[in-house]
Amino acid sequence: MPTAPPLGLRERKKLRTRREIAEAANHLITEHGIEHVTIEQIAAAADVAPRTFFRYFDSKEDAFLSDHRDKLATFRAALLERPANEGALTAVRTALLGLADIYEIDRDEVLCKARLVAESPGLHLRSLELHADLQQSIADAIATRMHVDLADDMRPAVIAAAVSGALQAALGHWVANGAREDLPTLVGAALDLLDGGLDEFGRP
Amino acid sequence: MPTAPPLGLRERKKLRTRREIAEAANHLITEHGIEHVTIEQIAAAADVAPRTFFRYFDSKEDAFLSDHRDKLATFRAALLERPANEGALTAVRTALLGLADIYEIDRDEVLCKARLVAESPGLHLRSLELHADLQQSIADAIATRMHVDLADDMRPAVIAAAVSGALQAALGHWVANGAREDLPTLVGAALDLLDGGLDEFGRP
DNA sequence: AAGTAACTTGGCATGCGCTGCCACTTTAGC
DNA sequence: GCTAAAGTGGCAGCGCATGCCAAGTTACTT
Repeated sequence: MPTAPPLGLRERKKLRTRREIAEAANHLITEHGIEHVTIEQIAAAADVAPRTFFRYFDSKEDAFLSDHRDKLATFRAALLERPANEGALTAVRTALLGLADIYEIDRDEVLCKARLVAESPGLHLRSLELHADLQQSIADAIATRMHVDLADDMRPAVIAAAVSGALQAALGHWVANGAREDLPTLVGAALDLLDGGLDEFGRP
Repeated sequence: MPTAPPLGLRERKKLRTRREIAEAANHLITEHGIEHVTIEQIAAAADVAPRTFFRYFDSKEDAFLSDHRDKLATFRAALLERPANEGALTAVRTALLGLADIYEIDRDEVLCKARLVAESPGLHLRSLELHADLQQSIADAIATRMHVDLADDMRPAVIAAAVSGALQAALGHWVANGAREDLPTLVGAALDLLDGGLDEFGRP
């Protein structure tokens, strides 16, 4: 694994500024709703110029969802670090359960953000984009482990869509029910549903 | 089924205007790329005021993808009209193959638009939204046919995610290979992959 | 057939999102 | 310390998107 690089003052300042902007966005948007918060306000709360905001984030949606993006980056790293001899589905399943753990840890924050995402079309769109990125990561990993090319063989893409969709569905169900159930258990159940095949459903 | 209502002059004019705006958007965006086309230009080409554009579409992306939205509306209608005694998966599969037929009919146009969507972040986002709508329609249909509630039982959502993901993957593969293969066949193969279960994949 | 109500359209004004550009300050490496 | 590189802030500008109101058009009623 890559050893931690010694961050200079510059890098630490940048990370700090980024975090302050993201936190300002979180607070303001959580309290007032995203359409009632301007980038100017977020920048003022983070004590930077509006122009600086755009050096760190493309939009206020990006800033608000940066936590989520970080979680998915962690997932991606975990997936890449699974043992090479592990089967594709096993690796993905393990990494997805790890992601579910992360969501469970930040339970309240995830729940709160999910409600705001559901109410805002713009946030919903960005959220879909993050999910598509996740799906792409999974497809890449599966193709690598199956020793096939994504361009030639569509099976990895199909499996990735199904698996990431299962996560999405489990997450949606978890959020809709106020996060009362155990998320990793839900995700595991959703994945089991796929593993067993869908043939049993839908016959009259 | 609902009988066709007799459209008055007003309604016909509105449909015509909508079509003209969409066609103007198609031509201009196809030729120059979406980021080099302004709404003002689209409105001028359609011979309406810029203000009027926004009475028909929320954005130029919406106008450009209105064909696609119509196709998905057709799919939704076809899915709802499947026989009530048909199994959930069978109904969805049949409707999806019908959608694949529609794509195949407009092969060149679909292919051209898909390339533009892949190149434009904004278009990609809107396209993801359309896919999410499709997935929701499928989840509703499956829940109805399984006689369960989406809020209580997450299985319909999981299955819908997998199935619509299969379509998406097949479509992506079809486009990536220049639409040389038969799309309904591809979609069928992707669905078969899910029906059989994923257990066979991923073991080392 | 005339009049009225409802609807569509166009133009105006406005606010916000986002980007390019340049000058100023701060950090890094020699 | 000196120079090069990088981060920051302010400015100007374009395009998107919406509210509002006046003018023109269609639909319905008597």
